[in-house]
Amino acid sequence: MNTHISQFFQLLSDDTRLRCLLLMQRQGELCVCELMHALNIIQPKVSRHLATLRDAGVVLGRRQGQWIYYQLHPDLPAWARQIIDTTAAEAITHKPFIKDLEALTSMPNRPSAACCA
Amino acid sequence: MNTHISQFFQLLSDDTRLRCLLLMQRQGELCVCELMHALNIIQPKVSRHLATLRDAGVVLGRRQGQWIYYQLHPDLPAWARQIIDTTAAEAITHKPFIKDLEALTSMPNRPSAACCA
DNA sequence: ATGTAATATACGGATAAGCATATATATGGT
DNA sequence: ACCATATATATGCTTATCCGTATATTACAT
Repeated sequence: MNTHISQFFQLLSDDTRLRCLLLMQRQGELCVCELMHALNIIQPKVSRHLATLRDAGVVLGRRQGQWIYYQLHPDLPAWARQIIDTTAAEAITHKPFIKDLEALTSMPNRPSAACCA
Repeated sequence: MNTHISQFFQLLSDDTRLRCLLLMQRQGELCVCELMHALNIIQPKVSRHLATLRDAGVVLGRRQGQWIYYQLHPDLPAWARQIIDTTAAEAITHKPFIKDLEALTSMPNRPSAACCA
């Protein structure tokens, strides 16, 4: 019963996963170490949640040397994408999320997917 | 951290709660027995989930004689309402949700909030 | 080959969620 | 007052979720 849909919400119901998704929505591809820095959490925690999102098809990972870049899955159905977009628009008005964004952009030595892709 | 937002998704992540919310989105006020019938689940299960939604402010209950009618909370923030609307638009294309709607509309002796309000 | 950095997974434990059954409360009718 | 109907809550249990620590994997450099 709507299993598909409620499972999608289940993925968004964890704060760590949600913050990752919202950062990707804003920033495109991000690697694990960028997410660690932005959210200030330990590596296995980020990896575990990214694996959950990847296995569910919400996120797509791409290896680039020693880094793995994650992004919102390009084939995400429109309704799911729309929900993430709506959420991101709301989140951007919240201090905690702004802090995540700032922590990310102020990260020193960012692997910077954009320039080495 | 985005606690507020991820908690909202947590509420939508349960299939029973989601189906209730989507029916209310389509139908406006519904009482517990209508939801029981539409979803074909036992009474304490519906009540418990409605209490969860009520305590979170997502749903509003109104007593009318022996019945209690629930609806999406009118003061739901726009982003939350939008997410429910987006989800409802998607769900309406899914058989299981259509079955819920049909079970509801074909319920005999519906308390019919509309006429006794 | 060895070491190091980035990422992934395994494991054991703690907490939270959901369930069904049983019981309580409130309303309306007799 | 009593009973029936509608709804709510309590209880005990089971399962799922999340966590941190420890370990494995993969790629790159020396």
